[in-house]
Amino acid sequence: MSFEPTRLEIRQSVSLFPTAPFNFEGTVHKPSHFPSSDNVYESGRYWFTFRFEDDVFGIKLTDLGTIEAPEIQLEVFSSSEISKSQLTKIKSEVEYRFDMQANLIEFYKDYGQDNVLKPVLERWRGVRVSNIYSLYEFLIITTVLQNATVRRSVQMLENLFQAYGLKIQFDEKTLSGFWSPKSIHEASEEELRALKLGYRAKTFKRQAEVFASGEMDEIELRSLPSNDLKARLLTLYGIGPASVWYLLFEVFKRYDAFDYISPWEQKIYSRILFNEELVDTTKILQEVDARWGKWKMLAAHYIFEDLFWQRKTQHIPWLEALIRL
DNA sequence: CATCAGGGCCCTG
DNA sequence: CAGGGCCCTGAT
Repeated sequence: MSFEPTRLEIRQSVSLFPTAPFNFEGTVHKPSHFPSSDNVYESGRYWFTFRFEDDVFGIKLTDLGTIEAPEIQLEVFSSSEISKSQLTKIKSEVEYRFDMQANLIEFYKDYGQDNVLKPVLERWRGVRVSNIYSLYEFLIITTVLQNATVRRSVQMLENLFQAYGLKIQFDEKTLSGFWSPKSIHEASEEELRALKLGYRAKTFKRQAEVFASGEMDEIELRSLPSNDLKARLLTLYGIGPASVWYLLFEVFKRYDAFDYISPWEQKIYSRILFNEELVDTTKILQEVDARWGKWKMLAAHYIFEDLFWQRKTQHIPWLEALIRL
């Protein structure tokens, strides 16, 4: 627990060159995600805190390019000098998390004429699957999402940040930083329950235990085939069918991780694909598989984010009814 | 005031 | 493999 912000005053800068096309805003800012105090986006610039190999950093990304000629300035803020090799590691981890080296040309070519995707791809060409979190951190996100409204999810995460996280100051921003799993592993369940986490207190403790012990190696998991990876992730306490695909897709960039639809998502896909209020989930799954094959989750992601972008400027009554704040 | 569902999952029978 | 229980909140 720390009330005094940690200041990160040492700065290093390096250029990143994602594969083209690359859409900066659509990649770093996902309007369907709930807001959290560990990151902030302002036109063309993105700040987030980054716990990496037992150190804490501040990261700032600045868009310096265009969609067809992308270039990003990566600034790394730290409390002490970092070595060249450390900087290189951070750079490649950031590139991984924002899927900067992906090749989506085939996807754009094959689905540029798909009647559902076409307008979306025109608006969002170059958007990548992105996620600022480590696997452990993303487990926290999926766990606070479970069986809760958006507001409650936000409250739980912010309570955790206050109790176990860091306040990190860099580049005139003050953001929350994640704790290391060890601190929650060592916390009592009562202490966690005081943060209004309910039955999830137990889940957080068991997840922290796995990651504090190091038995789940995220880097190693990245090279597993999706089926094996999915099986490993499902062994995590608190991770079931609805959460596992969030992990497969957002953390591990498996573009086809789409074989489960939760009730609120079912209503959204029913509207978009069939223009009906409620279509059977089996039918939706068949439809997305037939339409988009190995790209099905990526396609769904584009559609979802596009919808939530539209929501920023237009009132979409049926969608509003589904978003329980 | 009570009751209930909500971006699920675990555990039991 | 179906269904009850679980924490807390805000809506009704």
